[in-house]
Amino acid sequence: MSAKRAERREDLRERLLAATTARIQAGGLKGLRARDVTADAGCALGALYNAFADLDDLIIQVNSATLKRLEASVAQVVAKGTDAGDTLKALALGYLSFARNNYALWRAIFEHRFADNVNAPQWQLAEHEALIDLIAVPLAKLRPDMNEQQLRIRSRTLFAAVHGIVAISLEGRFVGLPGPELEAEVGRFVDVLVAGLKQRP
Amino acid sequence: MSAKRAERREDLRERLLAATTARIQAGGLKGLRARDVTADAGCALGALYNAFADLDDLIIQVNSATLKRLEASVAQVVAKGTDAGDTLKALALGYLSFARNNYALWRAIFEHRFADNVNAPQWQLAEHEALIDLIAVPLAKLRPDMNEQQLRIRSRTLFAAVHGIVAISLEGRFVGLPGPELEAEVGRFVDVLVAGLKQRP
DNA sequence: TGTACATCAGTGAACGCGCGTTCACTGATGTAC
DNA sequence: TGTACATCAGTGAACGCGCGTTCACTGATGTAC
Repeated sequence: MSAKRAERREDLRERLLAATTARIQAGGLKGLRARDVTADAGCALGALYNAFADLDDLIIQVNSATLKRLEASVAQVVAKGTDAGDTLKALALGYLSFARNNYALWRAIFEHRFADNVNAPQWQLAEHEALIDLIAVPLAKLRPDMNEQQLRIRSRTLFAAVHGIVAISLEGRFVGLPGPELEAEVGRFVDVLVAGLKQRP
Repeated sequence: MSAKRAERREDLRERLLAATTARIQAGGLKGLRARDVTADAGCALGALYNAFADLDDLIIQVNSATLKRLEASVAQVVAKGTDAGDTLKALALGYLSFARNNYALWRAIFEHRFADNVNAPQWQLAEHEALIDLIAVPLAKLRPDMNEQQLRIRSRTLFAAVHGIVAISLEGRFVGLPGPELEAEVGRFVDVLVAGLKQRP
């Protein structure tokens, strides 16, 4: 049997993923070097190319895992779901919280660019959709008049808006708001949105 | 007199800026190479380092010019200013329009990262503030109850929200909305915000 | 106006470095009989 | 169970390339007298 080989292979993949995750979290995507990752994982430089197609492949896998963790972290909020407006607010604050606690990893998701001609893989789009669907649930309660297509588009827009606020603040592009201020501001922002959404045109 | 020297120097700077602008617009920040820029500007590679500190300096100047053009383009909208809600919507659509028509240049503003330890220069923060102030004007009409500090923070938040929607759509990260759809969606989004803002808590 | 010297923009080949990827080699694991 | 051979993970030095930046040199512009 070749179980031992498969096991070792899987073990190395996991060590490489763990090392890459730690490196990105510590130093961001830009400073990530194949040499550091393999050194941390305790293998030779070339071993990376047995376990993964290339460094890019490895990064994509880490981003995928981050996206899954993000979704899991944020999904807890929806489960409780009482008032739709409260749920939307909790989702936004959950997103902010995850982004803060996993800053460089979260950033890597959006920072990573596929080479020209290469589009994002199918499964990644599916993972994005899953995240968007979390927003669609409370939004549907708030606006039973919207059809499925409308809900999907609006959910995407709401996500993008909150993402924008979180991203620009955490990146410190403008004079960033101090910690608790940002939470409060995101909360108020969602309140305004919810109040506006309730006023059906 | 050394007027001729100063003139030639300024001429070269402008040719380099123009070439860099064109290159970024055509191929994005990532593909920008000092060799291409100097070739386009019709000078030797080394001449770049007489006219500018380094390639980064050149990029920063181009970004600064783009930011100024953006502000000028969007400021026209405020001047007309009738209804505050309409003005906010027009600002958002103006922003979208500029981003679309100057996609790679607009993107370069947010893509460019300063080296660690180096913060964004003072004048760039000031330019950002000027843009934010454009939003504060109609927002103040809509919400006379807010003080100056609140207006500034809310304006920043509204900007970030719209920026997020525009950025994620134009970058095509999620399945992007087709052209006119995005305009409509941004318009609806601002309507919701304005409706919500009118419901003072 | 003319001559001698100084300055400095402009040149482009060469430097230097970072770093992803390859590749010939080794040694361990697996298979056949 | 043991032996011979095959496979393949793992190694790390070397390759290759991209590309920003430097630097010794030249020629034009400016200054002094």
